[in-house]
Amino acid sequence: MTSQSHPAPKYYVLKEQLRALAAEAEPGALLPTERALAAGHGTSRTTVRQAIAELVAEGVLDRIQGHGTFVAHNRPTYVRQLTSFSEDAAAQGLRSSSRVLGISTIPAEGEAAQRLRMEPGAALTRVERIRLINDEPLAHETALLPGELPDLAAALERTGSLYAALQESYGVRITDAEDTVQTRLAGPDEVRLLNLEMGFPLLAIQRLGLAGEQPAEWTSSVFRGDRFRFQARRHRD
Amino acid sequence: MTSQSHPAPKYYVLKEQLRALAAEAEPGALLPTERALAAGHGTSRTTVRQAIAELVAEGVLDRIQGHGTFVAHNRPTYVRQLTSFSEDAAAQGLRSSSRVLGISTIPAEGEAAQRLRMEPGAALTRVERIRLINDEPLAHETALLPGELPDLAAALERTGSLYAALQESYGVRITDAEDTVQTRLAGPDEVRLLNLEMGFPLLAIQRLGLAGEQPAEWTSSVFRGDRFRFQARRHRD
DNA sequence: CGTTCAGTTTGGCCTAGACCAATTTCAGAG
DNA sequence: CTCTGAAATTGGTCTAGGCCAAACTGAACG
Repeated sequence: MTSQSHPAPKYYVLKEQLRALAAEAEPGALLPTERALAAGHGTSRTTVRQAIAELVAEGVLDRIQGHGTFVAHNRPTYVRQLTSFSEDAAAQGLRSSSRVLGISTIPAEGEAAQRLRMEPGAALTRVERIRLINDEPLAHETALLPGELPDLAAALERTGSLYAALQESYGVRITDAEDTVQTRLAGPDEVRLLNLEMGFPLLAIQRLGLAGEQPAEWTSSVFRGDRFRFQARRHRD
Repeated sequence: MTSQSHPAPKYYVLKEQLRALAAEAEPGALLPTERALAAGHGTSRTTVRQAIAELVAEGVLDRIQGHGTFVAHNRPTYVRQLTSFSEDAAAQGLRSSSRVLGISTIPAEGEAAQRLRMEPGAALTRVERIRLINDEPLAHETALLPGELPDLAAALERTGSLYAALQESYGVRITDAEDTVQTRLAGPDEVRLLNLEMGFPLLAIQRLGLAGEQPAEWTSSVFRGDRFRFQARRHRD
């Protein structure tokens, strides 16, 4: 039923063959080397690599330079349900953690100032973190919070959750959140921070968190496109 | 601040140069041919094509075989806010339309039967459509609805909206919807239906529509990753 | 003036292979 | 036996170029 005038590209045929092969093998199983696959399928290494690259992007395969290409382990898919990262993870029985890259106080400006309804130049706390599931990096997140938040690092350390720290230490309770989701491709920064390949498909999320009517959080996140789903529910009037 | 031991790949440098070039030129402007770019930048056509491919995936460039590569026109970004396609489009001032690929009655089975809480084998109406914004294909959508819906084609034609047709002609009013969003890469089907390139990043959305407590709609959609954003709001307890 | 059709141009797909970087392997030294 | 360092292995990046298909161009023709 998929007959067309154009035959599917050679790399795509190979890709689906490799996908089937990966489905039968157990996670962690090594595939033949790229050179062996090319020779075995009467094709070039370039074509083999294109097929593998897409399967890596879909989370089917993994590859390590100097080691080989293997069937990806069955990683848990993190589902965002519009609460906080650590709450969502806990609800799904996943072990979440964070690596804090930096906490600083900066002047508000641009879109952040506008979203948080702050005067440009007013003090803003910036928290940059890597979010991990089962100790593997899943997302890069930069949160901007109005005002100075002394000892936020300690509060974060103690509670392990930004939302919990905000509430317990500063009396800020996020009651509503609005998320915007779109696609993006990994550049050098994401490659380095999340241990990905160039051009890997990502989901970029921007969140405006509200404490009642008051904007209280403007966060930009980037998640790996595999291993992540976003879920939302809405009532129609 | 992006200094690393590894220099950025050559294709990536070229990609950002082309992005800057495209930002200055007006939409529709032709870029040099791939062969000319390769010669001009002292690189190979393969490298040029990799740079261009990612910019196409980001919606910055367009290319047509036999014609050339040019700066993409400023297309509107459709924002899904969890109501219906036509309602969302209208709210954003966009002209939406649909091309019906097929309407059929099939037996319920698998995940659809489970989601809609139907007996396997019970009658299901299947509506497959291409969704267009300003007459350009944006999404491919397959909706599954419980029961037989005689003359749905006519009702769809008349109202232009599945939700409106359901309500007006069959008394089914979708009051709640739950969407799940994840990434996907374009395969041959999406390439053909949405006029894309192989491997183009997509957003796949599955929606369960409820009429009160009753599951009334199970829809799988695939949107172009550029030109599309998903927006959701949630209240935390 | 419009049509047709062959040639040209341009992107689409693929090959064969070079060189580099990370990892693994393994022989040799201690 | 452990450690070290060279060699082999494997993926990462890039080159140069061939052939195909779609689109465009322009001359010849009616």
